[in-house]
Amino acid sequence: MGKLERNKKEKNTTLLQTAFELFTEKGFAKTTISDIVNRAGLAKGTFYLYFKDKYDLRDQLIIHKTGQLFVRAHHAIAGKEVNGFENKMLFVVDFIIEELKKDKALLTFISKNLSWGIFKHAFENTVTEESQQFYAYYLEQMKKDHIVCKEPDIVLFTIIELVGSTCYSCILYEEPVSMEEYLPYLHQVIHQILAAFTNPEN
Amino acid sequence: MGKLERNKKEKNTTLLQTAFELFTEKGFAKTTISDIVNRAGLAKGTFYLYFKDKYDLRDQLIIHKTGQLFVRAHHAIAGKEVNGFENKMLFVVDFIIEELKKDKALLTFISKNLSWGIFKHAFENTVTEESQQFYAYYLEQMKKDHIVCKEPDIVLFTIIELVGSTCYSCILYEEPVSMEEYLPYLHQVIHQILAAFTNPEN
Amino acid sequence: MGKLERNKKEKNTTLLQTAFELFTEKGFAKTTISDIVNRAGLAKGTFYLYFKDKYDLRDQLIIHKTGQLFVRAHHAIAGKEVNGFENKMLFVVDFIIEELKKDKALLTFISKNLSWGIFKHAFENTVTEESQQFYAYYLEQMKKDHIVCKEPDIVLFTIIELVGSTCYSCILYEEPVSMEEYLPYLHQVIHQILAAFTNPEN
Amino acid sequence: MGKLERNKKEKNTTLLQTAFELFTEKGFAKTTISDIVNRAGLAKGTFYLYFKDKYDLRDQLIIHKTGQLFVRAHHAIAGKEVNGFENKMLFVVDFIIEELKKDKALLTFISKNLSWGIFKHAFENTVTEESQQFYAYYLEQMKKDHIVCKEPDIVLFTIIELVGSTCYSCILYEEPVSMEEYLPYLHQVIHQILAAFTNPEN
DNA sequence: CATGAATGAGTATTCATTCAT
DNA sequence: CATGAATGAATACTCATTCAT
Repeated sequence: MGKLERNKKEKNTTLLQTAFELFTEKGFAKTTISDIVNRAGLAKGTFYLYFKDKYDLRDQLIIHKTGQLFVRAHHAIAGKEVNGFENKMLFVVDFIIEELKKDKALLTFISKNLSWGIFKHAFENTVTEESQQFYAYYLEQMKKDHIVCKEPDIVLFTIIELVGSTCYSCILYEEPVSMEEYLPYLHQVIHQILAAFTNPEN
Repeated sequence: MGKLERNKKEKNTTLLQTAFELFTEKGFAKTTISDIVNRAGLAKGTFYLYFKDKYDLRDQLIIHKTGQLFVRAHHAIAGKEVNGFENKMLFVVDFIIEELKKDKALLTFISKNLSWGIFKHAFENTVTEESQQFYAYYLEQMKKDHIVCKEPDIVLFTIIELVGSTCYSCILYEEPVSMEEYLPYLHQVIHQILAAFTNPEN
Repeated sequence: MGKLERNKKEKNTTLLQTAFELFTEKGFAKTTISDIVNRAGLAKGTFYLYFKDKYDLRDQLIIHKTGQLFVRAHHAIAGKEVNGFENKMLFVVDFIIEELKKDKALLTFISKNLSWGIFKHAFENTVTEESQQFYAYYLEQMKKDHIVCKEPDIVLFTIIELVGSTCYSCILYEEPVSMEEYLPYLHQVIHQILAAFTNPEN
Repeated sequence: MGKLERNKKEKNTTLLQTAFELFTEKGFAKTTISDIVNRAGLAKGTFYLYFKDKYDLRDQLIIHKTGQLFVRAHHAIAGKEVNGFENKMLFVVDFIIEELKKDKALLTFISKNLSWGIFKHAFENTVTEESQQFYAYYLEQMKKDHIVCKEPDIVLFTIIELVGSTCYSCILYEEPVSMEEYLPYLHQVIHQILAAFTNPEN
């Protein structure tokens, strides 16, 4: 990668990062391209060399940020000894919840987009290649623990949607209860889902 | 209610209705106040007598539309003979899913707002009084079937969040599968949730 | 004056008073008719029964407030023993300066309108009849002290304009100096003016 | 100064000039930003690149126009042989009065803002640097004629305020008399002021 | 007389986008 | 590639005024 190439990559990253800061500070609608380039120390025209428009930027950002979350979860579990498939799922869920509790701005931004969408876009976009690694890991761990599951996608989808939506409500609004209080119920529901749709072989 | 009073109520309803049409036709962001008042046949200033701004209108509309959905579900089940609490829950869920399948514009609009928030705001706003009737009905039916449930709120919350988010993905994007295909799994998960958190007395 | 008549007079006064409060609080341009009638506890339409528009109200108010200031000055001197015409003039000037120092909101409002205009409008409007009393008093005192002055109007005009404009700058902005510091100079100038344009008879 | 720089300066001047025309034609309140940019042949957005809002423009304009008036007076006297400090002051006063008589629109616009304020803001703003030249000239001429004056600021302030306010009334409304008629009195008062507060050395 | 809901022309202001430098 | 001045359509919102009740 030449100096020019590196320079461009850097500007792109700066714009994404700056935009994320502003989106979480003032919200997407109230953030203007001017705000972004001003803080990034770039010219307005430069923005359009990297993104089609504000929506393009946002979409890239959601995918990027959600992907990173899965990557971190994946890294975290890679360094731990966790026994059994269900415990691995619960570990990942807990990890993500912790991350979102620590970073409410992130939760607000990815909002209800922490959903199956991240995998859905996998084919269109190389950015989510990291998310794919998580998906591969999920399938692999099932196999490793001799779990038989006819529809692994549906199980993962159900869990992700459930975690995503309840995080939003419990962490940001503590409604109907705080996430601390809700967590045991969430674990129990995940347990039930896995029990219903997967069978340990033999 | 005097003539004037009735007139005001009517204008409010007209604005809500017209705005809903436009939001579902062109989307919230692309709908202007001018669009709304033009189609409603009212003056611009009149809009501001009823709503603070476009966002205020949208929020009222989401609550209104979601409330109506629960009201319709409530009415529907009132006219049917459905045995047992779980079956009643499934009936309501199916009813709502059917409504959203028939009216994708509605689904797009209430988007991921079909959530616990509608009940949460109950105390602040009389609009959702209808939703409260549904909530009361839910508790009453539990009692009637001698269901013991320590945390009925959490159970309802979990189910609503799950249904809300999966509807969005399955109905609008058929991801990871269509709603027809997903429905049996959804039923099964609901069954598991009820099994785990409620006990038929004796 | 019948009850109805009294009622009307009262509403008029309320509107003037309320408007004055708001003009001094938020400024003329930022005060709306709505603001005025809301605080006055009257209906919007009622405003138009008493005033042509906001400008009409303002003009009446300036005349009213400036007139009152002269009336108070007049009353103040009526109760005191002050010897000689020049001393009387200085007493009135000092009185007005003191009043404006105590009530900067009033000074800001009548702004640079503390000027000959108040007498000029005398013929058009009965409201300033009080100001006329002051003018009559001024002429009378001259005669009483056997002062000969070919152009009493011009002398009074010069003094009023000078006092009005310097008050504005010295009291509100302390520019170039505070009113305390400026006062001796002002007295001296007034003395010079009287010395130049009036002659004690014999 | 590059082409771009020159271009910007030119646009700024065009906007100021056009705005002044409109303000004097239709008044400040009735002149809209649209009016200004339309006549200036610029886009609306361009206005906001140069001025915060209409009030900002007006304030800059008042300072600009008042400053120019002093500059012209300064230039005029520079070309003349006028003997003695008092005669110089009277020349300047007469010059300004003549200018305002010829350009009543200008008088209406700067209204009662022909005051000490123009010097007060001098330190904050480079626009009035020209006014400063006049002020320096005033002090210099005093020195040259060996005039001793403890408070030259107060003397100048008094004269400016007096001239400003009386011009407004006499020129625009001919109240209480026309400026022609008032002028001898004004000269006399200025003479008295100088006599009272300055002493020719020796 | 009093009301206040309705009006809608009018206005300031924003901001994504372009393009000459 | 990068810039940032210029654009101007688009839009939210205000508020003096009217008039049916």
